Amino acid sequence: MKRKITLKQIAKELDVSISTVSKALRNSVEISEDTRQKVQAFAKLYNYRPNNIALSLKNRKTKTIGIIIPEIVHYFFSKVITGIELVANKRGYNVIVGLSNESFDKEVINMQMLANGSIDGFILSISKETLQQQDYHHFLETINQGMPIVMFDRVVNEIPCDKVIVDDVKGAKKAVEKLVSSGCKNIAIITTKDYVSVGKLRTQGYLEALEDHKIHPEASMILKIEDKLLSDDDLDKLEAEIEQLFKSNKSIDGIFAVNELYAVTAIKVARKLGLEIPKSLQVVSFTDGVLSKHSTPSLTTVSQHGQEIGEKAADLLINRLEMDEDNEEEEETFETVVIETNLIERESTK
Amino acid sequence: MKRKITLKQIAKELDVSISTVSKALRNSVEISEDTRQKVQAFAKLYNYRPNNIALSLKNRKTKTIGIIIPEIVHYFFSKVITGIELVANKRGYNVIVGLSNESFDKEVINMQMLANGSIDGFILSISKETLQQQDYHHFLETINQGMPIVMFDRVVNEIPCDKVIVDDVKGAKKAVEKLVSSGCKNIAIITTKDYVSVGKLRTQGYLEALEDHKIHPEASMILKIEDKLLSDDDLDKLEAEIEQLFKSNKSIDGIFAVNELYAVTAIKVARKLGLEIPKSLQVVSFTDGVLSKHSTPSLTTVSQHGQEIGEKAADLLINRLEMDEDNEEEEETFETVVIETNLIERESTK
DNA sequence: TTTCAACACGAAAACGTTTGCGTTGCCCAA
DNA sequence: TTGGGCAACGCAAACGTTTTCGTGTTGAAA
Repeated sequence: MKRKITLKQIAKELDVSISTVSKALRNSVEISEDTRQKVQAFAKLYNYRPNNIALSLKNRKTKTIGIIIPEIVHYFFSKVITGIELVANKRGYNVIVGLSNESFDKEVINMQMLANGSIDGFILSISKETLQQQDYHHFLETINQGMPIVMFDRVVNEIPCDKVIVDDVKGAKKAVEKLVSSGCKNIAIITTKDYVSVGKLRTQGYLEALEDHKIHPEASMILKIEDKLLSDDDLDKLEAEIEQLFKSNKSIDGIFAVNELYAVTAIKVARKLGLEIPKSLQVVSFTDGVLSKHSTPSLTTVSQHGQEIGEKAADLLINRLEMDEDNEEEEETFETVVIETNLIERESTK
Repeated sequence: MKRKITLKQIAKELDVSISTVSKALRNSVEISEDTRQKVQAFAKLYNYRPNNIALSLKNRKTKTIGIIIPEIVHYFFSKVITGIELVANKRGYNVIVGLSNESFDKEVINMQMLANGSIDGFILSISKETLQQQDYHHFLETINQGMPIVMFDRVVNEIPCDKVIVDDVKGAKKAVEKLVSSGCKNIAIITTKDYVSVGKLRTQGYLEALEDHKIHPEASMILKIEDKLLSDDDLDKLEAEIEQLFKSNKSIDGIFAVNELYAVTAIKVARKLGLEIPKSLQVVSFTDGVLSKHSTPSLTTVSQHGQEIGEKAADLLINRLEMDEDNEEEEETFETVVIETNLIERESTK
């Protein structure tokens, strides 16, 4: 077991100075052809690679991006990571992942762990708890210390940073309009409580779409789920709430669900109640994940293009990191990129 | 925008030496009560945190674990990451993720990027391409340089490292036995080509289970899918192959699929052919993911306990890292932990 | 022979820590 | 007054790089 070889060791072996070795490896003109070749041969033989940590310390940048997301076992988030990793790697960056697990404290802790020099910037999506408490001091502090942040999906406007979002309102409108144009007269929505920003926006899109078609929204057709307790165990509770929705609104012929799980669960309940999909009930969901594609019937969904979001976020962050090098303190102007959603029609609608 | 404060700056402000500041912050007895308090107050005021990179360089360890997995958009792998992250964080480690995307080259590149000082050890699952080429030199080199590796799920025996696996053979046997005991007489298997180690093992379990019940396996009942091309686009191809399986074996009344996707696809095809689940066809799959739980009918599956695998892998790695500190070169003995699978019965079986 | 440029290389600082050890200054005992 | 001892602090090395600025040697021109 030989430890990784260093410049110092090469220097000693070849009886030259450390600086000579370093220069030889970087093909400096200061070094004679002779020694350059000797050093390079030796380095290759021993498989020398510069120590990343030492470089990070010297250059005061780590070429590493920190990602903080609420949860990784989630099609959308893992797609985003895929996108981030793709462009990060392409541009010479690594990716270090922290999970907030939807908890405010873990989000703060994780950011502190990474902000102490381990990374150059953050890409993150805010945890539900943080959104609920509306305490954003950790983001502001991080930014104040000169570390850029790019937020995606779950964002808040008051933070000065680049953002990548989908147009949730518009996406929801597309979904509802699809239901309307397919003949639905009584469209219900299954959504989250309003503190989840994307849930709120999708609800808004639902309302706007109805208004556009002169349909009066009924409070009883809007089911807001408290998703704090929504682990797999609480599935029964979810089913019960949805069943209640159907039972108190017998005329429902269309469902817009703000995520896949709500959609498949609604379908399950509807079937139990004797409804046929898409004949007597049509369903559209948000988030084009594995369930939408592979469940039966497959779901018509609004695709968020998670990977694209990740790619864009990474590009924004790296651009900012590498811009800082040249014109420090040029202008602080932040961008909000909106990724277009599109509707993927499958079997759950006519 | 104030940059992160350093010991040097504190020292200058308070007109003491750097070492005094450092010692004061670490509550050294060498420092008087007076200055200690002064320094600590100042540090708290300016929110001082030691620079991680500098610490890493000094201590020659980064407290960071590198994860290399073939793909992150995959229920099992993201569960494993969740587990790793959980215990890593608990034990003061960070987690840096590289995706091989099932490619040999990306696996090698990624490992090289991380092995240059960025991390203390690896947790990884081998890419399919690597398994196919059987070229493991990059693993051996990494280990030779003193960097420990823990492999999980997709492992190869010839690498000297700790491993965490599920007993694929046994799990598969459980699955097939369930089908047998539920009355299936003609059980087919949908699996992968043999170079995917877990596919091979599960096939073996299938064969053993049949043998145990004196059932002669028929070659025509074993469908081996070439999954190299299995992106979402190739779904049609998969369906066609499965349809062929059913058509040439009309008597099939049980299916064991080595993953969820094969299972739900089989169900889809079967339904199209007029089979009822679980009345005329029962299905068991491997990997207890989101599809198994939420598709209709829900799937009876063999659960792999991905999170547990991740937790165990992280514990093994960190144990080894922290053992090295004390008794360097004690003994090189590696462990292979087998995580028990269990069968989760749902609607796709009687 | 002297001078000077070109060439090839080395010394040292810097990035931010921690820590062993040396160095003050002071007090008290002899 | 002197010496010892202790409390409180600073120096410097080390981790592995890169880079700026010397510095010594050579050869050729004057």
